[in-house]
Amino acid sequence: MDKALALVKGEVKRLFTDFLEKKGQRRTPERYAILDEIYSKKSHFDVDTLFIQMKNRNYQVSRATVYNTLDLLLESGLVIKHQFGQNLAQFEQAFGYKQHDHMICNVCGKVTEFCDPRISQTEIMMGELLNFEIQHHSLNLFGNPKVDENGICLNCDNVVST
Amino acid sequence: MDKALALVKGEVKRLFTDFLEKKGQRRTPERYAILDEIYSKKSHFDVDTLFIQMKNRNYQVSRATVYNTLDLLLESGLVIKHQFGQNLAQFEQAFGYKQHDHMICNVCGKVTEFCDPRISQTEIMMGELLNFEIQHHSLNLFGNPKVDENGICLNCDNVVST
DNA sequence: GTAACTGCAAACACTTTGCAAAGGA
DNA sequence: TCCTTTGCAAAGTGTTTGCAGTTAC
Repeated sequence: MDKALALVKGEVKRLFTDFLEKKGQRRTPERYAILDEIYSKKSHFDVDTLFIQMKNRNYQVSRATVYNTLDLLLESGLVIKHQFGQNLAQFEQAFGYKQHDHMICNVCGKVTEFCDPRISQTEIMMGELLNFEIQHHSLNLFGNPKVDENGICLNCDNVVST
Repeated sequence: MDKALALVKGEVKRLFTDFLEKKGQRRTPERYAILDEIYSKKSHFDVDTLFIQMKNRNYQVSRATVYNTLDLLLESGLVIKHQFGQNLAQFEQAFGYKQHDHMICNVCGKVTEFCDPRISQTEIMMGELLNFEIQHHSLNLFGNPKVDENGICLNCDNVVST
């Protein structure tokens, strides 16, 4: 485990501890294990993936606990929830990331992050116009990947029949 | 029923007929009834609302048929599907509307439409940058409504405890 | 007439809940 | 010790599917 990752994990753990204390919630090993697992790799994940990942590492938690803990992590702002597809919520780490949006591949479902400051201008303007105090936004672009002359996707390297 | 609405309904029906014919699908009364119901009122709706609405009008259709028909309407481009919340897909008419995005009220869940041309610039730029041919996007703003001095929401007129 | 469509109910997938047992504070 | 949290399994919720009967063509 590299140093930067260790630092992030430490900080995130501290923040979570503070949060639990303030809420009068218990600091259980399960909760920390889930937090640690989430911050062990950088990418989007869904509940089941996380659950199975932990099983594979021989850390026994129930799905219910995963859901429960994710709620706490969402509330504490350490994790962000997305709803890209139909019925599979996706999550991602929130700490150490700047605001970003998502490009979702129509072919393989892969999620790529991007950033465009113009969105926050839209936020501000529409908040004014519509009488809302904007809390957050979600911008998802959906599209087909460009492929090279052999039909290889320029993004995921898979063969794509377009 | 006003004239404009009648015109839209006629046109939409024609488009749907063309689509069904091209796909070799049958033109069943159920399908037209569902299309008609959807275009009878301007707003977002979910499957169950639509289903119950039709029941109330004494038009008997099964949920399965509603789902099936919505798929066809989506494919034909006459209806658009959104996933604002957790697990309740919302739909809206697509014909006669220009591209727009959505502002969702954190308090009452009400959906307001808005339009900002800057989004399409983001689409174009990110498509270039990430090697995608953007098909569509979805931008949702979430926020709390501004209230007047009496705590009345400026948007929905309900009392809001902020 | 016949293949596609409908209605119904059962199956599904993801998420939440109820309850007894475990374990932080 | 006490009350929150956990694990499990059962219940929920929105959606899809299988199948027998119906119907558009």
